[in-house]
Amino acid sequence: MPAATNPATAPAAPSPPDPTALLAWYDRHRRHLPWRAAPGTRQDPYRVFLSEIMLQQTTVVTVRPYYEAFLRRWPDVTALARAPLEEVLSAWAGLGYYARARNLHACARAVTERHGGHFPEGEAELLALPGIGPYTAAAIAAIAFERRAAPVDGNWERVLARLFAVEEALPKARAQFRGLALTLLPPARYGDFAQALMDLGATLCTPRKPACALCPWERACAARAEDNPERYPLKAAKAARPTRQGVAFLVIRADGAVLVRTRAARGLLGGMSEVPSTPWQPGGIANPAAHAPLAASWTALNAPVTHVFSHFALELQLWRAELPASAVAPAGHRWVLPGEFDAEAFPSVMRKVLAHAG
DNA sequence: GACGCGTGGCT
DNA sequence: TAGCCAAGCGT
Repeated sequence: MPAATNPATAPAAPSPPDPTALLAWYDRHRRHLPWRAAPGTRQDPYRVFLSEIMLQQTTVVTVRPYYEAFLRRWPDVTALARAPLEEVLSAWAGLGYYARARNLHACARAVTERHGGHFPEGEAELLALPGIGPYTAAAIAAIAFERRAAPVDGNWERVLARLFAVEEALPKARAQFRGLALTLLPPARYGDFAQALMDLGATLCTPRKPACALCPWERACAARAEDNPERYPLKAAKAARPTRQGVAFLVIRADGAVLVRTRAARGLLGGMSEVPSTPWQPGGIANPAAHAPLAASWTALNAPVTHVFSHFALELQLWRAELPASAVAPAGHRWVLPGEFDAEAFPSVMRKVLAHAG
């Protein structure tokens, strides 16, 4: 593009990004997080593992109390491996993406049984463990073991897309990002570099209104040269989110106990506790009473519970019935007293339903 | 490669 | 407000 070479009109040609400059920025602005080791030291691989699983698609603020609670209750991988799955799901309740909790538990057992309670150090061995994908394998290898690895997460993708003005849209662009990331790695300090890039994305190179003037890579950034960093990363259009409807049956015993069951082990909210309900489907169910857990005199509450999942919105009507203290739970169901709710694995949508139990 | 899989905060 | 966004993985 000869026309763009005119120094009077062309943006300054970006210089290559310097990994050392980013590490120097990290040394000055490093955030203190509960799962982060003191400077110059390595973190316990179990803590890296636990935090990385929790942080998948989840914000630091949300994760923090869960991380602290898990670490207090299960201080090492063998302790977590010994725990019943139901306890892990109960502790995870509210954090979302419950397959993570099932896989976290399966992974702890695999590390205990197959690796003698020690996490393997290589990406390939980590990748073979349940719940550990390409990102998490690289993150543990780099952060816990100082292996040369590029944990390309959403932060890295945004930074890379801007640095190199990547014109391909996510998710197809992922293949490119991997290659670009490897070219950026410093000769050492792989753990710090991984976290530095995440911090850069989280604090300066943010999705909206990035603070380019403070960025150590400002002069290397193609999107900055275009004066349009927010354009990147390009993203494919997302599908619309449909609505599903259903009826939840709030069955209250005279002593306040609520009728509860456990969901199927896999799939949506797999293994979690719930109030019985009709199936959830677009348009709702023609004859909800046919799906009731027992015969009762129902009162329809006038305030539906609404909840938004990752791929659909839910609108639940509530049918309530009160039963005598002698009432027997139908097969596959159990009574749970309000004082026992915290020990149950109720996802957020069920917390909303149970708020109408009182 | 596309889709299924939660939740809460922010604009 | 409705949509966007946050340290992805399994199938």
